[in-house]
Amino acid sequence: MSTRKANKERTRHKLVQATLKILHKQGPTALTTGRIAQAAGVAQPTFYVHFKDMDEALEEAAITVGDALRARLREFRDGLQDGASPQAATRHAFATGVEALTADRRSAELFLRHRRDVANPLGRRWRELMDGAREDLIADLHARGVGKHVDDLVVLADTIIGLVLTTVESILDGRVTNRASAMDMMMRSVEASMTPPVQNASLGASAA
Amino acid sequence: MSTRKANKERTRHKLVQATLKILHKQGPTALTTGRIAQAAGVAQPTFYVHFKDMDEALEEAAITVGDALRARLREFRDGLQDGASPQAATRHAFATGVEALTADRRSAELFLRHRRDVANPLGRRWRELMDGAREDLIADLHARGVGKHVDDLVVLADTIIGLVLTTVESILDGRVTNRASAMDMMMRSVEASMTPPVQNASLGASAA
DNA sequence: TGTACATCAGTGAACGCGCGTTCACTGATGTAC
DNA sequence: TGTACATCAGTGAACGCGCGTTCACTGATGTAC
Repeated sequence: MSTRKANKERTRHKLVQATLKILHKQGPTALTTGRIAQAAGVAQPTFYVHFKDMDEALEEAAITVGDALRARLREFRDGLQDGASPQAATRHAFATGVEALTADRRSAELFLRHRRDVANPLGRRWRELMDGAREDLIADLHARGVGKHVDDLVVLADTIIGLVLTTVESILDGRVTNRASAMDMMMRSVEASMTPPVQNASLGASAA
Repeated sequence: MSTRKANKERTRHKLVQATLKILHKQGPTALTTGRIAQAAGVAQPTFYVHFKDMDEALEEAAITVGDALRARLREFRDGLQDGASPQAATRHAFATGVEALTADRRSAELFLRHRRDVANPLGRRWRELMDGAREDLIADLHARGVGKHVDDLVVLADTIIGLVLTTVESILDGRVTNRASAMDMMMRSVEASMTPPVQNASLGASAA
Protein backbone atom coordinates (compact mmCIF):
# COMPACT_ATOMS: atom_id res chain seq x y z
CA MET A 1 0.00 0.00 0.00
CA SER A 2 1.23 3.49 -0.82
CA THR A 3 2.41 5.55 2.13
CA ARG A 4 -0.09 8.20 1.07
CA LYS A 5 -3.00 5.79 1.46
CA ALA A 6 -1.56 4.40 4.66
CA ASN A 7 -1.15 7.90 6.09
CA LYS A 8 -4.72 8.72 5.22
CA GLU A 9 -5.91 5.61 6.99
CA ARG A 10 -3.84 6.50 10.02
CA THR A 11 -5.40 9.96 10.16
CA ARG A 12 -8.86 8.48 9.76
CA HIS A 13 -8.13 6.04 12.57
CA LYS A 14 -6.92 8.88 14.78
CA LEU A 15 -10.15 10.76 14.10
CA VAL A 16 -12.27 7.74 15.01
CA GLN A 17 -10.30 7.20 18.21
CA ALA A 18 -10.61 10.91 19.03
CA THR A 19 -14.37 10.68 18.50
CA LEU A 20 -14.59 7.79 20.94
CA LYS A 21 -12.32 9.57 23.40
CA ILE A 22 -14.36 12.77 23.49
CA LEU A 23 -17.66 10.92 23.61
CA HIS A 24 -16.35 8.88 26.51
CA LYS A 25 -14.77 11.73 28.46
CA GLN A 26 -17.13 14.61 27.77
CA GLY A 27 -20.35 13.11 26.45
CA PRO A 28 -22.43 13.57 23.29
CA THR A 29 -23.08 17.29 23.86
CA ALA A 30 -19.35 18.08 23.74
CA LEU A 31 -18.89 16.20 20.48
CA THR A 32 -17.90 18.76 17.79
CA THR A 33 -15.82 18.40 14.66
CA GLY A 34 -13.35 20.96 16.05
CA ARG A 35 -12.76 19.09 19.28
CA ILE A 36 -12.42 15.78 17.45
CA ALA A 37 -9.87 17.23 15.01
CA GLN A 38 -7.92 18.85 17.84
CA ALA A 39 -7.81 15.60 19.82
CA ALA A 40 -6.60 13.83 16.67
CA GLY A 41 -3.91 16.47 16.12
CA VAL A 42 -5.18 17.74 12.77
CA ALA A 43 -6.86 20.91 11.53
CA GLN A 44 -10.60 21.13 11.87
CA PRO A 45 -11.50 20.97 8.12
CA THR A 46 -9.55 17.71 7.91
CA PHE A 47 -12.56 16.11 9.54
CA TYR A 48 -14.44 16.67 6.28
CA VAL A 49 -11.74 15.00 4.23
CA HIS A 50 -12.74 11.76 5.95
CA PHE A 51 -16.40 12.08 6.92
CA LYS A 52 -19.46 13.63 5.34
CA ASP A 53 -20.74 14.69 8.74
CA MET A 54 -20.73 13.80 12.42
CA ASP A 55 -23.15 10.92 11.97
CA GLU A 56 -20.78 9.24 9.52
CA ALA A 57 -17.92 9.49 12.01
CA LEU A 58 -20.10 8.08 14.76
CA GLU A 59 -21.23 5.31 12.47
CA GLU A 60 -17.62 4.30 11.87
CA ALA A 61 -16.82 4.57 15.57
CA ALA A 62 -19.77 2.31 16.32
CA ILE A 63 -18.57 -0.22 13.75
CA THR A 64 -15.04 -0.16 15.18
CA VAL A 65 -16.19 -0.88 18.71
CA GLY A 66 -18.96 -3.22 17.60
CA ASP A 67 -16.74 -5.34 15.38
CA ALA A 68 -14.14 -5.75 18.10
CA LEU A 69 -16.84 -6.86 20.47
CA ARG A 70 -18.42 -9.18 17.95
CA ALA A 71 -15.04 -10.77 17.21
CA ARG A 72 -14.46 -11.46 20.89
CA LEU A 73 -17.91 -13.00 21.17
CA ARG A 74 -17.36 -15.15 18.13
CA GLU A 75 -14.28 -16.70 19.69
CA PHE A 76 -16.63 -18.32 22.15
CA ARG A 77 -19.06 -19.71 19.61
CA ASP A 78 -16.25 -21.21 17.57
CA GLY A 79 -14.43 -22.57 20.61
CA LEU A 80 -17.40 -24.39 22.10
CA GLN A 81 -17.68 -28.11 21.58
CA ASP A 82 -20.92 -29.19 19.92
CA GLY A 83 -21.77 -31.89 22.39
CA ALA A 84 -21.61 -29.71 25.48
CA SER A 85 -24.58 -29.83 27.81
CA PRO A 86 -26.98 -26.88 27.80
CA GLN A 87 -25.69 -25.90 31.23
CA ALA A 88 -22.05 -26.01 30.25
CA ALA A 89 -22.81 -24.15 27.05
CA THR A 90 -24.72 -21.48 28.91
CA ARG A 91 -21.98 -21.08 31.47
CA HIS A 92 -19.48 -20.74 28.69
CA ALA A 93 -21.66 -18.23 26.86
CA PHE A 94 -22.11 -16.25 30.03
CA ALA A 95 -18.43 -16.18 30.93
CA THR A 96 -17.42 -15.23 27.42
CA GLY A 97 -19.98 -12.44 27.29
CA VAL A 98 -18.59 -10.96 30.48
CA GLU A 99 -14.98 -11.36 29.38
CA ALA A 100 -15.67 -9.93 25.93
CA LEU A 101 -17.32 -6.85 27.38
CA THR A 102 -14.81 -6.20 30.14
CA ALA A 103 -11.78 -6.63 27.87
CA ASP A 104 -11.75 -2.93 27.07
CA ARG A 105 -13.11 -0.57 29.70
CA ARG A 106 -13.73 2.43 27.47
CA SER A 107 -15.61 0.39 24.89
CA ALA A 108 -17.64 -1.29 27.59
CA GLU A 109 -18.62 2.00 29.21
CA LEU A 110 -19.52 3.55 25.88
CA PHE A 111 -21.51 0.49 24.97
CA LEU A 112 -23.48 0.37 28.20
CA ARG A 113 -24.03 4.11 28.20
CA HIS A 114 -25.32 4.46 24.66
CA ARG A 115 -26.83 1.10 23.85
CA ARG A 116 -30.38 2.45 24.20
CA ASP A 117 -29.67 5.86 22.67
CA VAL A 118 -31.62 5.51 19.43
CA ALA A 119 -31.04 9.18 18.52
CA ASN A 120 -27.33 8.34 18.15
CA PRO A 121 -25.82 6.19 15.37
CA LEU A 122 -23.86 4.34 18.05
CA GLY A 123 -27.02 3.36 19.85
CA ARG A 124 -28.72 2.21 16.67
CA ARG A 125 -25.75 0.14 15.53
CA TRP A 126 -25.23 -1.46 18.93
CA ARG A 127 -28.90 -2.26 19.19
CA GLU A 128 -28.60 -4.17 15.95
CA LEU A 129 -25.60 -6.02 17.36
CA MET A 130 -27.53 -6.93 20.51
CA ASP A 131 -30.51 -8.08 18.46
CA GLY A 132 -28.21 -10.31 16.43
CA ALA A 133 -26.57 -11.73 19.54
CA ARG A 134 -29.98 -12.43 21.06
CA GLU A 135 -31.14 -14.26 17.96
CA ASP A 136 -27.95 -16.32 17.89
CA LEU A 137 -28.40 -17.15 21.54
CA ILE A 138 -32.02 -18.19 21.02
CA ALA A 139 -30.98 -20.37 18.07
CA ASP A 140 -28.20 -21.96 20.15
CA LEU A 141 -30.51 -22.65 23.06
CA HIS A 142 -33.12 -24.09 20.71
CA ALA A 143 -30.56 -26.32 18.99
CA ARG A 144 -29.48 -27.67 22.37
CA GLY A 145 -33.07 -28.54 23.23
CA VAL A 146 -33.57 -25.95 25.93
CA GLY A 147 -37.14 -24.79 26.51
CA LYS A 148 -40.36 -25.94 24.92
CA HIS A 149 -42.07 -22.66 24.17
CA VAL A 150 -40.55 -19.93 22.01
CA ASP A 151 -41.83 -17.32 24.43
CA ASP A 152 -39.81 -18.92 27.21
CA LEU A 153 -36.70 -18.95 25.06
CA VAL A 154 -37.06 -15.23 24.37
CA VAL A 155 -37.30 -14.49 28.07
CA LEU A 156 -34.47 -16.88 28.86
CA ALA A 157 -32.21 -15.21 26.31
CA ASP A 158 -33.10 -11.82 27.74
CA THR A 159 -32.33 -13.09 31.22
CA ILE A 160 -28.93 -14.36 30.20
CA ILE A 161 -28.06 -11.18 28.31
CA GLY A 162 -29.41 -9.02 31.11
CA LEU A 163 -27.35 -10.86 33.71
CA VAL A 164 -24.25 -10.57 31.56
CA LEU A 165 -24.72 -6.81 31.30
CA THR A 166 -25.50 -6.56 35.00
CA THR A 167 -22.32 -8.44 35.87
CA VAL A 168 -20.29 -6.23 33.57
CA GLU A 169 -21.79 -3.12 35.16
CA SER A 170 -20.97 -4.38 38.64
CA ILE A 171 -17.40 -5.09 37.62
CA LEU A 172 -16.91 -1.76 35.85
CA ASP A 173 -18.41 0.16 38.74
CA GLY A 174 -16.12 -1.62 41.17
CA ARG A 175 -18.86 -3.20 43.27
CA VAL A 176 -17.65 -6.69 42.48
CA THR A 177 -14.28 -7.54 43.99
CA ASN A 178 -14.34 -11.28 43.54
CA ARG A 179 -15.18 -11.71 39.90
CA ALA A 180 -15.24 -15.51 39.97
CA SER A 181 -17.71 -15.86 42.81
CA ALA A 182 -19.92 -13.12 41.40
CA MET A 183 -20.02 -14.87 38.07
CA ASP A 184 -20.79 -18.11 39.85
CA MET A 185 -23.78 -16.54 41.55
CA MET A 186 -25.02 -15.02 38.32
CA MET A 187 -24.64 -18.32 36.54
CA ARG A 188 -26.73 -20.09 39.13
CA SER A 189 -29.44 -17.55 38.35
CA VAL A 190 -29.20 -18.34 34.69
CA GLU A 191 -29.38 -22.07 35.32
CA ALA A 192 -32.44 -21.58 37.47
CA SER A 193 -34.12 -19.82 34.55
CA MET A 194 -33.44 -22.85 32.41
CA THR A 195 -35.15 -25.31 34.73
CA PRO A 196 -38.94 -25.73 34.58
CA PRO A 197 -41.01 -24.06 37.32
CA VAL A 198 -41.50 -27.33 39.23
CA GLN A 199 -38.94 -27.90 41.96
CA ASN A 200 -36.29 -30.35 40.77
CA ALA A 201 -33.27 -31.25 42.78
CA SER A 202 -30.05 -31.95 40.92
CA LEU A 203 -29.17 -29.54 38.20
CA GLY A 204 -26.15 -31.59 37.13
CA ALA A 205 -24.06 -28.48 37.10
CA SER A 206 -20.39 -27.66 36.60
CA ALA A 207 -18.70 -29.64 33.87
CA ALA A 208 -15.10 -30.64 34.71
CA MET B 1 -51.62 31.07 46.22
CA SER B 2 -51.69 34.09 43.98
CA THR B 3 -52.64 33.49 40.37
CA ARG B 4 -49.35 35.13 39.39
CA LYS B 5 -47.31 32.60 41.33
CA ALA B 6 -49.53 29.77 40.13
CA ASN B 7 -49.11 30.86 36.52
CA LYS B 8 -45.36 30.99 36.93
CA GLU B 9 -45.34 27.47 38.30
CA ARG B 10 -47.48 26.29 35.39
CA THR B 11 -45.04 27.79 32.91
CA ARG B 12 -42.12 26.23 34.75
CA HIS B 13 -43.87 22.89 34.71
CA LYS B 14 -44.51 23.23 30.99
CA LEU B 15 -40.81 23.94 30.42
CA VAL B 16 -39.76 20.87 32.41
CA GLN B 17 -42.22 18.68 30.51
CA ALA B 18 -41.01 20.16 27.22
CA THR B 19 -37.42 19.37 28.25
CA LEU B 20 -38.36 15.75 28.89
CA LYS B 21 -40.35 15.58 25.67
CA ILE B 22 -37.52 16.82 23.46
CA LEU B 23 -34.92 14.72 25.22
CA HIS B 24 -37.12 11.68 24.74
CA LYS B 25 -38.09 12.35 21.13
CA GLN B 26 -34.95 13.90 19.70
CA GLY B 27 -32.13 13.11 22.10
CA PRO B 28 -29.60 15.20 24.06
CA THR B 29 -28.03 16.77 20.97
CA ALA B 30 -31.33 18.37 19.94
CA LEU B 31 -31.85 19.87 23.38
CA THR B 32 -31.72 23.68 23.02
CA THR B 33 -33.39 26.42 25.03
CA GLY B 34 -35.19 27.56 21.88
CA ARG B 35 -36.71 24.17 21.17
CA ILE B 36 -37.72 23.72 24.78
CA ALA B 37 -39.40 27.14 24.90
CA GLN B 38 -41.18 26.51 21.61
CA ALA B 39 -42.46 23.12 22.79
CA ALA B 40 -43.68 24.80 25.99
CA GLY B 41 -45.44 27.53 23.99
CA VAL B 42 -43.43 30.46 25.33
CA ALA B 43 -40.79 32.80 23.95
CA GLN B 44 -37.20 31.61 24.07
CA PRO B 45 -35.89 34.10 26.68
CA THR B 46 -38.62 32.89 29.04
CA PHE B 47 -36.42 29.86 29.61
CA TYR B 48 -34.04 32.13 31.53
CA VAL B 49 -36.79 33.46 33.74
CA HIS B 50 -36.98 29.98 35.22
CA PHE B 51 -33.55 28.39 34.84
CA LYS B 52 -29.98 29.65 35.09
CA ASP B 53 -28.92 27.32 32.28
CA MET B 54 -29.67 24.01 30.60
CA ASP B 55 -28.14 21.97 33.40
CA GLU B 56 -30.52 23.51 35.91
CA ALA B 57 -33.51 22.58 33.75
CA LEU B 58 -32.20 19.03 33.34
CA GLU B 59 -31.60 18.83 37.06
CA GLU B 60 -35.24 19.70 37.73
CA ALA B 61 -36.41 17.28 35.04
CA ALA B 62 -34.35 14.55 36.67
CA ILE B 63 -35.85 15.32 40.06
CA THR B 64 -39.37 15.28 38.64
CA VAL B 65 -38.95 11.85 37.08
CA GLY B 66 -36.82 10.53 39.93
CA ASP B 67 -39.23 11.57 42.66
CA ALA B 68 -42.20 10.00 40.88
CA LEU B 69 -40.23 6.78 40.56
CA ARG B 70 -39.03 6.88 44.14
CA ALA B 71 -42.59 7.45 45.37
CA ARG B 72 -43.83 4.40 43.47
CA LEU B 73 -41.01 2.31 44.92
CA ARG B 74 -41.72 3.51 48.44
CA GLU B 75 -45.30 2.30 48.20
CA PHE B 76 -43.89 -1.21 48.18
CA ARG B 77 -41.59 -0.80 51.15
CA ASP B 78 -44.41 0.65 53.22
CA GLY B 79 -46.89 -1.97 52.05
CA LEU B 80 -44.76 -5.01 52.84
CA GLN B 81 -45.49 -6.92 56.04
CA ASP B 82 -42.48 -7.22 58.36
CA GLY B 83 -42.75 -10.94 58.90
CA ALA B 84 -42.69 -11.90 55.23
CA SER B 85 -40.20 -14.57 54.22
CA PRO B 86 -37.10 -13.50 52.32
CA GLN B 87 -38.48 -15.13 49.21
CA ALA B 88 -41.85 -13.46 49.46
CA ALA B 89 -40.20 -10.13 50.20
CA THR B 90 -37.87 -10.49 47.24
CA ARG B 91 -40.70 -11.42 44.93
CA HIS B 92 -42.64 -8.44 46.14
CA ALA B 93 -39.63 -6.15 45.70
CA PHE B 94 -39.06 -7.49 42.24
CA ALA B 95 -42.67 -7.13 41.10
CA THR B 96 -42.91 -3.62 42.51
CA GLY B 97 -39.71 -2.57 40.83
CA VAL B 98 -41.02 -3.72 37.49
CA GLU B 99 -44.42 -2.12 38.02
CA ALA B 100 -42.92 1.15 39.23
CA LEU B 101 -40.69 1.42 36.20
CA THR B 102 -43.25 0.43 33.61
CA ALA B 103 -45.96 2.73 34.99
CA ASP B 104 -44.86 5.55 32.70
CA ARG B 105 -43.27 4.57 29.40
CA ARG B 106 -41.57 7.87 28.65
CA SER B 107 -39.98 8.09 32.09
CA ALA B 108 -38.88 4.48 31.90
CA GLU B 109 -37.25 4.94 28.51
CA LEU B 110 -35.51 8.11 29.58
CA PHE B 111 -34.34 6.43 32.75
CA LEU B 112 -32.92 3.36 31.02
CA ARG B 113 -31.38 5.44 28.27
CA HIS B 114 -29.59 7.96 30.47
CA ARG B 115 -28.97 6.14 33.71
CA ARG B 116 -25.27 5.69 32.96
CA ASP B 117 -24.79 9.06 31.25
CA VAL B 118 -22.60 10.77 33.83
CA ALA B 119 -22.01 13.79 31.56
CA ASN B 120 -25.70 14.61 31.95
CA PRO B 121 -27.37 15.87 35.16
CA LEU B 122 -30.10 13.29 34.58
CA GLY B 123 -27.63 10.45 34.59
CA ARG B 124 -25.89 11.71 37.71
CA ARG B 125 -29.16 12.17 39.62
CA TRP B 126 -30.54 8.81 38.57
CA ARG B 127 -27.32 7.10 39.48
CA GLU B 128 -27.69 8.51 42.99
CA LEU B 129 -31.23 7.18 43.07
CA MET B 130 -30.08 3.72 42.00
CA ASP B 131 -27.30 3.75 44.58
CA GLY B 132 -29.83 4.60 47.27
CA ALA B 133 -32.20 1.88 46.12
CA ARG B 134 -29.36 -0.63 46.12
CA GLU B 135 -28.35 0.28 49.66
CA ASP B 136 -31.95 0.00 50.82
CA LEU B 137 -32.22 -3.38 49.18
CA ILE B 138 -29.00 -4.61 50.78
CA ALA B 139 -30.21 -3.38 54.18
CA ASP B 140 -33.56 -5.12 53.67
CA LEU B 141 -31.93 -8.37 52.64
CA HIS B 142 -29.56 -8.18 55.59
CA ALA B 143 -32.38 -7.49 58.04
CA ARG B 144 -34.22 -10.54 56.74
CA GLY B 145 -31.19 -12.72 57.32
CA VAL B 146 -30.32 -13.36 53.71
CA GLY B 147 -26.67 -14.10 52.94
CA LYS B 148 -23.74 -14.42 55.27
CA HIS B 149 -21.09 -12.42 53.49
CA VAL B 150 -21.49 -8.75 52.61
CA ASP B 151 -19.88 -9.37 49.23
CA ASP B 152 -22.59 -11.88 48.41
CA LEU B 153 -25.27 -9.40 49.38
CA VAL B 154 -23.84 -6.78 47.05
CA VAL B 155 -23.88 -9.20 44.16
CA LEU B 156 -27.33 -10.42 45.09
CA ALA B 157 -28.68 -6.88 45.17
CA ASP B 158 -27.10 -6.18 41.79
CA THR B 159 -28.64 -9.36 40.43
CA ILE B 160 -32.09 -8.38 41.60
CA ILE B 161 -31.80 -4.84 40.29
CA GLY B 162 -30.29 -6.03 37.04
CA LEU B 163 -33.08 -8.52 36.49
CA VAL B 164 -35.68 -5.86 37.24
CA LEU B 165 -34.15 -3.56 34.64
CA THR B 166 -33.83 -6.44 32.17
CA THR B 167 -37.48 -7.33 32.61
CA VAL B 168 -38.50 -3.71 32.16
CA GLU B 169 -36.42 -3.48 28.98
CA SER B 170 -38.01 -6.63 27.59
CA ILE B 171 -41.47 -5.29 28.33
CA LEU B 172 -40.78 -1.84 26.85
CA ASP B 173 -39.21 -3.31 23.74
CA GLY B 174 -42.20 -5.58 23.24
CA ARG B 175 -40.30 -8.85 23.46
CA VAL B 176 -42.31 -9.98 26.46
CA THR B 177 -45.95 -10.68 25.68
CA ASN B 178 -46.86 -12.58 28.81
CA ARG B 179 -45.70 -10.33 31.58
CA ALA B 180 -46.72 -12.66 34.42
CA SER B 181 -44.83 -15.71 33.17
CA ALA B 182 -41.79 -13.63 32.28
CA MET B 183 -41.71 -12.18 35.76
CA ASP B 184 -42.11 -15.66 37.17
CA MET B 185 -39.06 -16.86 35.28
CA MET B 186 -37.03 -13.87 36.37
CA MET B 187 -38.06 -14.37 39.96
CA ARG B 188 -36.90 -17.95 39.90
CA SER B 189 -33.53 -16.60 38.83
CA VAL B 190 -33.49 -14.24 41.76
CA GLU B 191 -34.44 -16.98 44.18
CA ALA B 192 -31.64 -19.15 42.85
CA SER B 193 -29.21 -16.36 43.63
CA MET B 194 -30.40 -16.37 47.20
CA THR B 195 -29.69 -20.04 47.80
CA PRO B 196 -26.18 -21.16 48.73
CA PRO B 197 -24.01 -22.78 46.03
CA VAL B 198 -24.56 -26.28 47.42
CA GLN B 199 -27.49 -28.08 45.82
CA ASN B 200 -30.49 -27.93 48.09
CA ALA B 201 -33.88 -29.23 47.09
CA SER B 202 -36.87 -27.36 48.51
CA LEU B 203 -36.72 -23.60 48.36
CA GLY B 204 -39.96 -23.25 50.33
CA ALA B 205 -41.16 -20.75 47.82
CA SER B 206 -44.36 -18.85 47.13
CA ALA B 207 -46.09 -17.59 50.24
CA ALA B 208 -49.92 -17.78 50.05
C1' DT C 1 18.43 7.55 -11.70
C1' DG C 2 16.36 12.06 -13.07
C1' DT C 3 12.81 15.17 -14.55
C1' DA C 4 8.23 16.97 -15.40
C1' DC C 5 3.72 16.53 -14.33
C1' DA C 6 -0.51 14.61 -11.73
C1' DT C 7 -2.67 13.50 -7.59
C1' DC C 8 -4.52 14.39 -3.30
C1' DA C 9 -4.38 14.68 2.10
C1' DG C 10 -4.40 18.39 4.74
C1' DT C 11 -4.92 23.49 5.69
C1' DG C 12 -6.06 28.68 6.60
C1' DA C 13 -9.42 31.76 5.83
C1' DA C 14 -13.90 33.00 5.25
C1' DC C 15 -18.91 32.42 5.69
C1' DG C 16 -23.68 32.02 7.41
C1' DC C 17 -26.37 30.10 11.03
C1' DG C 18 -28.26 28.91 15.33
C1' DC C 19 -27.14 29.02 19.80
C1' DG C 20 -26.99 31.06 24.63
C1' DT C 21 -27.38 35.22 26.98
C1' DT C 22 -28.64 40.07 28.10
C1' DC C 23 -31.69 43.91 28.58
C1' DA C 24 -35.05 47.47 28.26
C1' DC C 25 -39.72 47.24 27.94
C1' DT C 26 -44.83 45.77 28.43
C1' DG C 27 -48.91 44.84 30.49
C1' DA C 28 -51.24 41.91 33.67
C1' DT C 29 -51.46 41.12 38.56
C1' DG C 30 -50.90 42.52 43.32
C1' DT C 31 -50.91 46.07 47.09
C1' DA C 32 -51.63 50.35 49.84
C1' DC C 33 -54.61 53.66 51.07
C1' DT D 1 -65.16 49.81 45.84
C1' DG D 2 -61.80 52.90 43.51
C1' DT D 3 -57.37 54.88 42.48
C1' DA D 4 -52.40 55.25 42.19
C1' DC D 5 -48.40 52.87 42.41
C1' DA D 6 -45.30 48.56 42.74
C1' DT D 7 -44.15 44.14 41.21
C1' DC D 8 -42.80 40.85 38.03
C1' DA D 9 -43.59 36.98 34.34
C1' DG D 10 -42.92 37.17 29.84
C1' DT D 11 -41.09 39.29 25.44
C1' DG D 12 -38.68 41.34 21.08
C1' DA D 13 -34.52 42.81 19.70
C1' DA D 14 -29.83 42.69 19.72
C1' DC D 15 -25.28 40.63 20.55
C1' DG D 16 -21.07 37.72 20.38
C1' DC D 17 -19.57 33.09 19.87
C1' DG D 18 -18.69 28.61 18.28
C1' DC D 19 -20.33 25.64 15.19
C1' DG D 20 -20.54 23.19 10.53
C1' DT D 21 -19.32 23.76 5.93
C1' DT D 22 -16.89 25.41 1.71
C1' DC D 23 -12.96 26.44 -1.09
C1' DA D 24 -8.73 27.86 -3.10
C1' DC D 25 -4.34 26.64 -2.07
C1' DT D 26 0.03 23.98 -0.57
C1' DG D 27 3.40 20.74 -0.58
C1' DA D 28 4.38 15.95 -0.08
C1' DT D 29 3.73 11.72 -2.56
C1' DG D 30 3.02 9.07 -6.75
C1' DT D 31 3.60 8.25 -11.82
C1' DA D 32 5.19 8.45 -16.69
C1' DC D 33 8.82 8.64 -19.52
